[in-house]
Amino acid sequence: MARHSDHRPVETVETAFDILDVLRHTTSAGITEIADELDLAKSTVYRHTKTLESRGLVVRSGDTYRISTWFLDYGIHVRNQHPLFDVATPKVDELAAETDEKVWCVIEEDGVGVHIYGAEGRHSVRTHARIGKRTALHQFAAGKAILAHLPADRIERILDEYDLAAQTAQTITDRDELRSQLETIRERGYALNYEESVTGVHAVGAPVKDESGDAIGAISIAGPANRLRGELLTDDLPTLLLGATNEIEINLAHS
Amino acid sequence: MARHSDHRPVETVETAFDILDVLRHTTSAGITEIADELDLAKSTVYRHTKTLESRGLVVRSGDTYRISTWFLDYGIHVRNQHPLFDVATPKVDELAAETDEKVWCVIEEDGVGVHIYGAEGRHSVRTHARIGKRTALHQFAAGKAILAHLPADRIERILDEYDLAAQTAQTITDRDELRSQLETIRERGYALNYEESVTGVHAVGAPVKDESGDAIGAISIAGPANRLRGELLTDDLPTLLLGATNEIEINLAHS
DNA sequence: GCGCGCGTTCGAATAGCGGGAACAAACCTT
DNA sequence: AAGGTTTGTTCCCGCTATTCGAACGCGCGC
Repeated sequence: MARHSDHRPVETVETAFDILDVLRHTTSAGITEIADELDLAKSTVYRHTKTLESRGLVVRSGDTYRISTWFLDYGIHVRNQHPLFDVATPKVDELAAETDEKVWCVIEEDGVGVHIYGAEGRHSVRTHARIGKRTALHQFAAGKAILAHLPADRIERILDEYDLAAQTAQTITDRDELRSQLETIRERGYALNYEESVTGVHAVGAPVKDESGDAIGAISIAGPANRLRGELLTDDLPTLLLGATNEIEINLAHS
Repeated sequence: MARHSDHRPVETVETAFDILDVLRHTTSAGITEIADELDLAKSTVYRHTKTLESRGLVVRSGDTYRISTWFLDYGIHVRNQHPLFDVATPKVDELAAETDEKVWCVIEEDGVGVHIYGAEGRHSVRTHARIGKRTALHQFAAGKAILAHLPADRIERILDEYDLAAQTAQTITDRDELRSQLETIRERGYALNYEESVTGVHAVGAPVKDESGDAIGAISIAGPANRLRGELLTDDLPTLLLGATNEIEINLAHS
């Protein structure tokens, strides 16, 4: 069975989102610029853009358009109503305060990891991660923790789809190596990331599982490689983290 | 001239967003449920939903669909690239730490105020406000601060459009009263909110203006009415706030 | 002051959208 | 256990709404 059925999509909707995607990547663009980019008639782009503008979805400033803050409203709404959000948020804050490092809450969606909440510790590293960031699961600690606790058939499908693209020189790109790591992660309950996602950054990640035992998300603690090492990385932080995710799972079951 | 031209919108795009709106309001819905809500044929909704799903914009769980976290990605992106965001964020954090109250950064878009960043103080009140929340400008301190510093013709158009709907018993619903308040706000440079937005909550708001003198956003400090009163509310907090917005304006001009 | 490039308008042709009916499967109810 | 109800899904036809290209008007810069 194909991942998404081969039905004819509604092409008009696709062009509308193609336009939105262009605006997202260019920050701000005019009608002609969009039309050229998408190989569409100017009049088509014009009518679409005006439709989106009348809904408030894009905003005009001068002769260029940009995406509106309605998407912020939609997006925050999506995040807030995710079952993990309410229960994970306070624990993420706690972990950040206790460890002084950057702590993230990540959920799984369509086989990718999505950062939905992050808390700063006093010595947080600054990475390219931000709320809403989507990352392939094999590329970071939280993602590997999730991946390890998904049904076997889903794991294989995800590996097929993303083909283990490298993010840094340390990213795991070998299927067998990944499979054996996932086995280890399942046994000890948490994942480690040695500069596999950002050079110079190490991390620990632990899954948050639902009642059926499948991961729905994960929490991770990340920091500079020269601080997060030795027993801190392999013992102290995992213990702290697993305590937190365990509590989260309990709260999740009773909410 | 009409606010948005009377051109025929692309109806297919409208139905796509109608579907997304239904999903946003219901948290999660099935094909038939959406079709009933919108008075559309099931086959139409089916095809649209599948199109959105194939783009990853909606996610299927069981036989219901919900909006995906792509909107979070879009939305956070929109927020982060707003000129005010980078310069205001640290100041908002500072104000929250100094005052121990809730501090918001609000921007103006299409005549409404949009909350793009909030910082908690140690004694923050909890209101219904959240990132992405859209509020009519006349209903709160930050909004009135913005409204007072917009071009006169825009002010009138906004008043026409929103008709001064009440949010609490204290919300200003009289045009003349609002106009005279706006005049006062322009003179002293900041706006006050006495339970006009949330019962039991007072607030101060000050505009952030661009080089032309028009407001592009505002910063507000909000807290319980019995704590935010007297000279604290009318002198100390405004002074603090105006110092911050002044700095923000300077940084904004040089970024 | 001329022309290039932009947003905007218009009309026409056809492709693609919307609808309804029919199918399959899952779920309750009895 | 069986039938009835409701759900997602599929198909095809007719018509409308989308698309395109060409033409217009405008402003900016060369």
